[in-house]
Amino acid sequence: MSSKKNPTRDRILKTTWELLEDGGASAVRMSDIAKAAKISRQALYLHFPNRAELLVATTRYLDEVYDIEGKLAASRAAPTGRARLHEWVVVWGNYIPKIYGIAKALMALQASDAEAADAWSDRMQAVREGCAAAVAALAGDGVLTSQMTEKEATDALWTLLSVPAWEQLCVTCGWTQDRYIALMQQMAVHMLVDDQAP
Amino acid sequence: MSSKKNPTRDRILKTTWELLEDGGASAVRMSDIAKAAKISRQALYLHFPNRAELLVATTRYLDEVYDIEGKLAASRAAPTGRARLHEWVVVWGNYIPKIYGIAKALMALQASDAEAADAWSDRMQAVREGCAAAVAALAGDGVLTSQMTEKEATDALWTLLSVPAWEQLCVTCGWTQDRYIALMQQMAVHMLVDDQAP
DNA sequence: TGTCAACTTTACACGGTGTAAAGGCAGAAA
DNA sequence: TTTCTGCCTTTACACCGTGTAAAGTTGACA
Repeated sequence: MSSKKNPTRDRILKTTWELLEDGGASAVRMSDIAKAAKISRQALYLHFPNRAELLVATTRYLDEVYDIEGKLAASRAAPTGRARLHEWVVVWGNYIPKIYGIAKALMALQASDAEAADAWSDRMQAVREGCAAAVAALAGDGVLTSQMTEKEATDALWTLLSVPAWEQLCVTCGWTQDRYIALMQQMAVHMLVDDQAP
Repeated sequence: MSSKKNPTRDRILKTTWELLEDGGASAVRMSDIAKAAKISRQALYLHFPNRAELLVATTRYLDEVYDIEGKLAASRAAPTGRARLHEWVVVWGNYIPKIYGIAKALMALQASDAEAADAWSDRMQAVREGCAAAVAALAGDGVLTSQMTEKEATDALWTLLSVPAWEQLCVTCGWTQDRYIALMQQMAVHMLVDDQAP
């Protein structure tokens, strides 16, 4: 897919990802990326019209590299709604740390750049659909709490599984990734399912 | 307190707050604030060394105006842990929309300005203490879930009640403030308390 | 009258993004 | 071999927002 037919572009995407990977070094400038990719800053603009599109392209690149679609498809095979919810938390929850750096950069850009805001919102809409599917599966099993509508339940799960929430728990509060997944599964079920009887 | 002995400074704070109030107009520049406060841009720098400190000072100003301390103190009087949690959700949850604009601006600044990051983190630490108090009250009543430590429960509640979570639910998803409060109370209890029997 | 504080005006440095234009260079095509 | 083409470099610059610097204005107060 991406790895043939335009090696420079791919090198730029890979470099961008590497520079943003940890998410600690907040200030990744176009010149930093250019230098790391061993290219002139101007050549960057021959491949991407601006910083926002470069960042968005990088997220798409990561989706490909990690085959997020494939993993998602697998989670759809879960037999019960609850199992599907658990799987969804695993798949998306474990993907967050990989995209965290780019996500952070894009979210920072949101404030000033409407185009970046739209792009990020689009990507998050895909996550919302995953949440909606899990909620629908719970509703199908008849175990969804009666205290929220399906939409509200989807919104709530989506928010619980958001990148800022992950950031606060795993970066600010120091949760391990494993603990995050385990507790998210628990919290999601407690929030969305009325009686805990298995 | 703030309303005597330095009228210009107070006018600046009030203006800053007004400009940031809705949170929609993302780009509030120093020159915008100066113009709205009917002052030269340079005069701003006579009162505040930089944008970050102006924003932080504005949050403190709001704390005063809304007497957040007083309301917090009242919530401490709740008889049971669960009542205290409910009160805490009401007090803090209803304060979020008022500080949302400034919060958004400060959070955007966090990426580039370490000082702003520290300042915001300080303010959020105060919120965490409110969460810790509610969790401790639940633990004192013996109703805190056995599946998390007290620290983890505090972290989880803190994240549930974070500004980005409010933003996603009330701005992106269109929840009303009342519904937000009602569902947050429910979700918090379901997440933190084991058996739902009253 | 003089002093002081608050404020204005003008000007500028800096850093980061994005634009513009001219030229280098390798490989394919004629 | 020449020429064309695509990809890249170099240099230069405009724009924007933040923050600094310095000289001048104004009004109150003693």
